[in-house]
Amino acid sequence: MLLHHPPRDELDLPSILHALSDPQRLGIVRQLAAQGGACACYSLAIEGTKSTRTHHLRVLREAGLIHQEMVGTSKFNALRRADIDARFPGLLDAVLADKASLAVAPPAQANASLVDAHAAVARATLRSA
Amino acid sequence: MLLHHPPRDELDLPSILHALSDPQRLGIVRQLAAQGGACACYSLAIEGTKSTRTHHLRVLREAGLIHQEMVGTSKFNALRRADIDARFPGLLDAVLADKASLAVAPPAQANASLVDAHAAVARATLRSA
DNA sequence: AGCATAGTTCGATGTTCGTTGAACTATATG
DNA sequence: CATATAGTTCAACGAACATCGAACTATGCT
Repeated sequence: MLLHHPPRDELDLPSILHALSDPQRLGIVRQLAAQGGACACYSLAIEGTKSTRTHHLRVLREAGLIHQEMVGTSKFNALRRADIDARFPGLLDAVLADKASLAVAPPAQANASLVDAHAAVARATLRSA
Repeated sequence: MLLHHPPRDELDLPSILHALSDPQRLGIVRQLAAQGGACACYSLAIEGTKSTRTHHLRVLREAGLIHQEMVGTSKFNALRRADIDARFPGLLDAVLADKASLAVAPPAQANASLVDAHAAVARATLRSA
């Protein structure tokens, strides 16, 4: 089932700032920014249990900061860089430029990239042929 | 008594973002930015009682977003624009550029500026001479 | 001195938040 | 079919938050 993502023109500054005010979520956004492409949930370095991870990623999606889509049993997450930059020019640059907070982001695990996701999609397509 | 203001190098991004994630406090910061100089508490347009106003202004000061000082019975508040811009370049510009949130900021009351504050100080000096 | 004004503090209240473990769903694989 | 993996939901918990009214403090003025 499709996840709801707020459209670009409905992005709300207080919601975005609230989502980013939590150190965990700020760290997630930094990891996604550093990655450039999409990351699977399990490859993100997030403190706490899977419930906590699900919670934080949902807050980020509902604020409009990330795009999420399922591929098989995995969910891939990507920063909505273009949307955020268009709606609030300079905000992400300013937030991501801060290096003092980098110390609190744990080292990212080996990432499952969108390449793996596409491979999974290809396998599914081959099977239905 | 002097109020504690975090020094520039101790400004913390999550705390700043948390302070700004509340629509009331975001509105206060916009008013102070538009004003340019310092504003007395009573001249800020803030929803709720004086307790609420005191609460929000304290959160902004403790996050390091504003500078506060007493003059007589009034407290004057000013945005720490230079400190914030030095510590997180572009952040305030991006936050203040958002026009969609402007609709929720009530019209600012006639401001008591620092000119009035200086007049009060002058009167006090004259009296002690 | 008393009075007025600005602002603060405190405890209370209801709400929101981050976190968790148990139970669950969906997909992929053999 | 069973099993494994990824991810979700729910209720519970303790903490944090925004708001308020009553009571208070500090300063300025007469």
